Amino acid sequence: MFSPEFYLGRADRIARRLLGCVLVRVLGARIVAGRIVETEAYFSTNDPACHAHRGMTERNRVMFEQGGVAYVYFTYGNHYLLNAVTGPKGRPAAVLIRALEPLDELDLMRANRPGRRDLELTSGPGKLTQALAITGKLNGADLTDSPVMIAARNGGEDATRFRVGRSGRIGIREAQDKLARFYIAGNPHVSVRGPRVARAAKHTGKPQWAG
DNA sequence: AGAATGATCCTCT
DNA sequence: GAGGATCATTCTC
Repeated sequence: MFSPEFYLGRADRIARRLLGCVLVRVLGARIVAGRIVETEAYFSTNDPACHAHRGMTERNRVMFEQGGVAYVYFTYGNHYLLNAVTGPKGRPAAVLIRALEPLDELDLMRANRPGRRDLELTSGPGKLTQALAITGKLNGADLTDSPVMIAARNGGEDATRFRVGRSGRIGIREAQDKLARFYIAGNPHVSVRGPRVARAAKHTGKPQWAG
């Protein structure tokens, strides 16, 4: 696991560094794992897309904790979304984990998402929480020592090089100029959706897809 | 107290 | 490509 200091830096830097790392979910005797292939950074109170941009509420309370804990919240009446809180205590920022590449205990993921093809198990922020049984009970959990953790990439087969793609955030209207979404270019498990991103790319005239 | 909204997913066409 | 599901949180009256 990472030391807590890993989470104290800027959210966008950490979002990028989390690519290729391994999300670990401990379910009894089973260790469910997936490689992080897509993330999104949410900055502090000056980021209008950040839940905490208007100050602390009951819902976003854990975002104000010191980096290294999980911020899990419920949305759209159906889905839990998992974030890694970043930065020092009192400065609310986080990284949304948007997609995984399944690594371990695939059968458990399939059981949690019956009828889905393997490519659909964890290719989205709401899908991966369902596959890994992540709910609001894990809100505030310690990402360095708890049933949800994030591990560094191995020195072994996970150390393969990859290109990092970057774009505006998905499902967000505000602050598209921040280009706060990062993903492993070409990885089939990245959640793909186009319109908003395509519009943003056209608008700025700059290339926003790195593969 | 009531209404609007949303860091999404799924099922159609 | 479009719309419904579904409900906690937040904002407004």
